[in-house]
Amino acid sequence: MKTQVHEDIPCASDSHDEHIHSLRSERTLVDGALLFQALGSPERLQLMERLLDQEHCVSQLAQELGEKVTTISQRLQQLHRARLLTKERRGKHIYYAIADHHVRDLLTNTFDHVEEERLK
Amino acid sequence: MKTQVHEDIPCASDSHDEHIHSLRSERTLVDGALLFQALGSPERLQLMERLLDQEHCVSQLAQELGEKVTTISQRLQQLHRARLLTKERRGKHIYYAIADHHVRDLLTNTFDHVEEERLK
DNA sequence: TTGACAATCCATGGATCCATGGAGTATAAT
DNA sequence: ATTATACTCCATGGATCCATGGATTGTCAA
Repeated sequence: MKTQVHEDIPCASDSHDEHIHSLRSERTLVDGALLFQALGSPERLQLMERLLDQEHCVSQLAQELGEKVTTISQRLQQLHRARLLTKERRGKHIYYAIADHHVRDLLTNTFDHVEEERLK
Repeated sequence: MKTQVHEDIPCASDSHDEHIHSLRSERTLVDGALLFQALGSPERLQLMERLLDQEHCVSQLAQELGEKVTTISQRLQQLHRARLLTKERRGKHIYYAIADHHVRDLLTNTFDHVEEERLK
């Protein structure tokens, strides 16, 4: 017979020890959430994926993906607002591209991660 | 007088050259989006932040953040579904913790990134 | 200036998300 | 068994998101 003692551990380790990680500002949480939220749809993620390869203009992406130009434009703008993409006009076209290598790493690491995770 | 020649560049570099980055599967995009979407709210990000320090149980987080237990539980479950958190029962309490170092890095890198980005 | 093309802006309706209340499940002590 | 505590499950209504159509802006060529 096992009378295992679980005796109501106070879940909070009452010890008031210091935090290792400093808490981030409200602003950081909001901006971070904006960034993640922009990436939080398969459709926008697909755009990011295409742009990993090279810059594209709006109409080109719309054509390749079989979507309306206005739809693609809105998606790209949301990604741009989150500072994930750069935007440059050349002639009649506007070219979007991955903002920097941080963003690039974020994407490739995450893609690799979820593909590995699947095999468990 | 500048008669700059912009001559209607076909935005698509018509060259059918090979893609450097291989395109990810539909599944990868969906799973990736699920992950990002789970992180895409300041409230859930705040939970992740607390857990960076150490594991916590539901009631503890609810108390610290001044929220209803059921609310915190739902948020934690969403993060857990996205495989961002582990979940372990010990006695009456259920402890949530950051899933692994990939997730930890993803968070700290992103937080650092948005804080830097702000200074531009 | 006019016309053609690329992209954005704006409003809208349908879908999705999200916090919450209340009921239900799990665990442990008496 | 009963009680208490911790958490989850489920339904709901209000908020938010999102694709789309139509009007507008910007660029270039004739």
